[in-house]
Amino acid sequence: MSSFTEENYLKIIYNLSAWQEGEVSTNALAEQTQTRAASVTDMLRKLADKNLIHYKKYQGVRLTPEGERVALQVIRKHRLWEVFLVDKLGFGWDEVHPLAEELEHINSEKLIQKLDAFLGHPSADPHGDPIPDPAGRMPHPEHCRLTEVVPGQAVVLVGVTEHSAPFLQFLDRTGLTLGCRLEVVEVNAFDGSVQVGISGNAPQFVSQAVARNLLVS
Amino acid sequence: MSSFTEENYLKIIYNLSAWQEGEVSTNALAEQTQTRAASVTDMLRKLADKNLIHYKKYQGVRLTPEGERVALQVIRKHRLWEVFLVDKLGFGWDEVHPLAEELEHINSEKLIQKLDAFLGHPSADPHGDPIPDPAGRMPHPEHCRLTEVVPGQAVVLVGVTEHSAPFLQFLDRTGLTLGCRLEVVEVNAFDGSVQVGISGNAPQFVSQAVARNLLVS
DNA sequence: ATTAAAATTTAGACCAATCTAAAAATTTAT
DNA sequence: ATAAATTTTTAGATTGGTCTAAATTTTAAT
Ligand SMILES: [Mn+2]
Ligand SMILES: [Mn+2]
Ligand SMILES: [Mn+2]
Ligand SMILES: [Mn+2]
Repeated sequence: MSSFTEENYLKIIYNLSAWQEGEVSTNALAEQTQTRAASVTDMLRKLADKNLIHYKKYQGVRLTPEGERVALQVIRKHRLWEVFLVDKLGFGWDEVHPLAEELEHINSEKLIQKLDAFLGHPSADPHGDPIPDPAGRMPHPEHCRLTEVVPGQAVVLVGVTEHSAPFLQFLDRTGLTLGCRLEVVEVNAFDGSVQVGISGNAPQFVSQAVARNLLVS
Repeated sequence: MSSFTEENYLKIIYNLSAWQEGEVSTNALAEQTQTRAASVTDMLRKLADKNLIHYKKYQGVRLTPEGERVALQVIRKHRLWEVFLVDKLGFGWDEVHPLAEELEHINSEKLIQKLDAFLGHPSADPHGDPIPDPAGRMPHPEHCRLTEVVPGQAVVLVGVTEHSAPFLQFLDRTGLTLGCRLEVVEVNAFDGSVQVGISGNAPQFVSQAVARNLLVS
């Protein structure tokens, strides 16, 4: 059995590994866990003792197959609870992450199986992130960033790579909800901003910083 | 803010107070919390420092108004989650208590308000226990034990005072589900057992030990 | 190749929640 | 009223997760 804290470390290691090649650093974990590097080192020794991570001093860390299994279960629970909060309870997609951070640590195979069925076996959470299947297999849907779309192309918004409440609230105000149709009119070579028609409306400018965090397909 | 552990102590003190007059003893708390008396004493000092309980050494303990407020919030959450698990996810009433023990510690006013609305503002949990309102007022519905019903009287099963899984599963097998009609045919003076018609079926015998834990109105 | 800077680990401490063993207070029995 | 039994509290230790400050290792710069 893994504690609340251990599960958080494993999940964070998984997520950091997904966005960079090679091992995860102690400092990166300290930042994500909101603790100090010394505390991270202590926890890494414990996780290594439990064979949940591969760890060599000063060399960074990566998950073992068992560690990855645990991480994927936690992520599965997190994302299913987010779907519940948005689809069933009517929360906004900008509000649910902190609640899911708590709910994800409730450990009951049966609970999550029944929740999954109640939600209709969703394949993605409210931010478009894929939900691992019960066996812990993570789907890898086809998509690219809005910055990579060529002018004239029409696409659908399927996900975001930034989850902060201010960013998501900005998208709400701009009409950029998941599933909306986007038609790229022009990519500004000067600042990388994108002129885009949202759901058939008159084109608007979206900064490169925003466009970079929009996943489309 | 109260920790997970503190909330459990307050809830248990509330429940023990409801079933006996006067203060709650250290040993009773040790039994309910599955810890040792020494651990209870430590925690009582902490709760007293936070003004959540009245505590005089060797004299037992009772909740302050603030302690009772916290306890009732936890109980409200516990019972709402039990309704969710049974009504929405399809759990049996014998399975939900341990899960609710975990879910009750998720602290979000908004979550519980939305959950309450989603469930249609239920007034009782799957065991017939009343759900405190958002302000923490606990309803006290009219009811009595089946052992107090006189022969010939027809009543409705509205609650149980024993929550163990074996007991609840026995009720399921016997057809004693919440809301069913009960007609008391005879109370056996010898062993206190009750002969009762369940939902219009041929009368059956129910032991006094069982009848004592059935609430009717 | 040295040196400076940055990252990481160790040493030693703290806090919450628990334990066992022993001491003190209260209750019950004689 | 005294002694015995029970309950409760104290003393001292442990575990998980965290911290600061200092030492060590790795990486980057000269
Ligand atoms: Mn999230
Ligand atoms: Mn998400
Ligand atoms: Mn319960
Ligand atoms: Mn209940």
